[in-house]
Amino acid sequence: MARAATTTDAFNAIAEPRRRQIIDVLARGRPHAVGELVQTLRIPQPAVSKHLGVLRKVGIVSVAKEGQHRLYRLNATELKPVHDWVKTYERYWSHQLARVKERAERKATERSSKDKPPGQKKEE
Amino acid sequence: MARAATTTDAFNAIAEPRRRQIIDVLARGRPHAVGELVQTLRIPQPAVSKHLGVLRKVGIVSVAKEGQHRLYRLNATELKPVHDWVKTYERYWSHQLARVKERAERKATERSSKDKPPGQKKEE
DNA sequence: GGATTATATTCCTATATGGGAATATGTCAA
DNA sequence: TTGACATATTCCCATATAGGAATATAATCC
Repeated sequence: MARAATTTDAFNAIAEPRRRQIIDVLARGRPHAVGELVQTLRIPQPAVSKHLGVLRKVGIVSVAKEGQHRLYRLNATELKPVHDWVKTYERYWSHQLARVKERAERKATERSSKDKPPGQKKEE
Repeated sequence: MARAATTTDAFNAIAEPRRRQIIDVLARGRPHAVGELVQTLRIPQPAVSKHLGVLRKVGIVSVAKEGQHRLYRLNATELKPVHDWVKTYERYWSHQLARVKERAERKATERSSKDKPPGQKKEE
C-alpha cells in the first residue's frame, strides 16, 4: 500500500501546513469565500480550491452557495479526535515536575543500557 | 512538489495510525525494544523498524542500545506543537454553549445563502 | 569458528500527492 | 446573447510513501 489518502481522516488532512492555515483563517470570524482565502493567504486559487476539497471531504469545512461565491465554514468538531489523542501527552510538558521526571527516566535508561551485563530481557 | 515527507514534522509523522499506536505503547511504561512492539502490536518487524525510523527522525522517539536490543523511548515533547495548534479549537466542542453558538451560526449562514438567489442546493 | 537472535536496510510496486498551467463550469449583469 | 467574475477541474510531473519479501548487519552464545 501507499501512504493513506489525505482525505482519510483529520490526522492526514491537517498534515498539510496550508490546510492548517486555511483552518486558522476560517476560525477567526465568519465563513469565507474562496477569493478571500486566496487574498489572505496568498495562495493560488486552484490550490486553495483543492485544499478546501480535501477539508470538505473529511468534514472539517462545509460549503454554502451564495451567489457566485462559495462560503466555506469551519466545522471544528472534526478536529476533536486529534485533540483527544494528543491531549493524552500534555502531561509530558505542561508540568515542570513531569519534565524533571522525564529527564530522570531517560538518564536511568541510558545508564542501564550502558552498565548492564550481557543477556537481559525485559518484561512482556 | 509532491506530498511533504512523513519526516517533515510531527504533524506528518503522526498521520500514520500505526505510528500513533507505537507512540501509545511507548507512553505507558518504560522504553520498549523493537521486538516488544512487534509482539504487542502484531506488526511485522521491518514495518516497526521503519516506523520507528520516521519517529526518530522527527525526534518523537530516541534509541538506546542495550545489548543486541534497541530500547526506544518516547520523547513526547515533540508532540507539543500539535497540541498547541489543535488546542485552539477545543472551545468548539468542550462547552455546550459553544456548540449551540456553532449551530446558530451555521443556520444563519445557510439561511443567508438560501434567501438571496432562487438557486439552491444542499452540501454534496 | 558456526548458529541464533534482534534489528536495520534494500529492492520492489501501486498509489497518491501538491503544484503549476490551462481550461471548464457557473453565476451574475447589461 | 456577451462578457466579467468566482470557483472547480483536468492534465502533467517529480516525489515519496507503506507494505512485503528478502537480505544485511550486529550482538550473543555454543
